[in-house]
Amino acid sequence: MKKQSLKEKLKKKEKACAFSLHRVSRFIQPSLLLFLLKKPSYGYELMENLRKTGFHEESIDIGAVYRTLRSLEKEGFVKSIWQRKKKRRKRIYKITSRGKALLRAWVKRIEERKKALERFIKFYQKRRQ
Amino acid sequence: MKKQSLKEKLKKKEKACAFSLHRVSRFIQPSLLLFLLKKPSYGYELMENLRKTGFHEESIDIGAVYRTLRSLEKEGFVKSIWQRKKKRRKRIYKITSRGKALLRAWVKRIEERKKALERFIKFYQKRRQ
DNA sequence: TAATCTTATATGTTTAAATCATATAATAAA
DNA sequence: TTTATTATATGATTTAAACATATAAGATTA
Repeated sequence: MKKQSLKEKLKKKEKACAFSLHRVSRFIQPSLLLFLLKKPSYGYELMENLRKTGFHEESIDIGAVYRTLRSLEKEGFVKSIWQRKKKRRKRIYKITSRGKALLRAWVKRIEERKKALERFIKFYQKRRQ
Repeated sequence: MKKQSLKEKLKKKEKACAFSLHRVSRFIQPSLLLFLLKKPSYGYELMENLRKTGFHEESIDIGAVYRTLRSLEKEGFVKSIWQRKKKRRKRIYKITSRGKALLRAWVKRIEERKKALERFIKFYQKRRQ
């Protein structure tokens, strides 16, 4: 169980400083939209992509992935159909034009965020004795 | 009431896409530690610094600032004393060595995070038609 | 001088989402 | 035939962000 051991390691790290440093904080949503921009996909595959790409340093909560997909669909940012033809049934998601617009907004935000992080690091390096 | 109007604007923006894009997500804590690394300070001043530096694009919740300071103190990352000599009583906070270590951990995390955001943006620009 | 604004600290309540846990079921592998 | 993997889903708990309000003293202004 690779997932469990990683979580335990993080938990230890967290206890050492009593403050959680490992929150994902709303990064699942834009990540899913980004993968879906590339090609239609389904929950399980998307979760594996999340693991591989390293947008999240920590283990992915599969429940969060499915819930986020459903809520994105409810708001019209993605659309799903059942695929039952092949060996396994899969709920295939496609990004909509509204979803693409949302992703653009996210990218803008993420660029701003990146700049803020850069400012933070610079500030730190300047003031550090 | 400048604060209020800003919040309302953000609320509208949020409603437009039904997903909140404006969360601060644990950035108050490292920001406070960073300011305190520079010099001892107090809640109100720290909040004003947060506004000015633009680490947070959005309005600062002053309640969160005070609560974060208290919790940092509870864990030994900062230490406070009351200053009553001047016109107003202020609770002056100083960063401790444990706090400095925590900030170092935060900076590492923030650097990682920055890289993740960069990867995200690159990925977006590549796959975008 | 009374009313309002700014500085200053603090906490109560609500809402959102992250985290943890578990359920189901079919196929693949041991 | 038992276990692992693929696949989707939701219940429960915990955390923190967001919103709201309280207090009080000094500064400003009407």
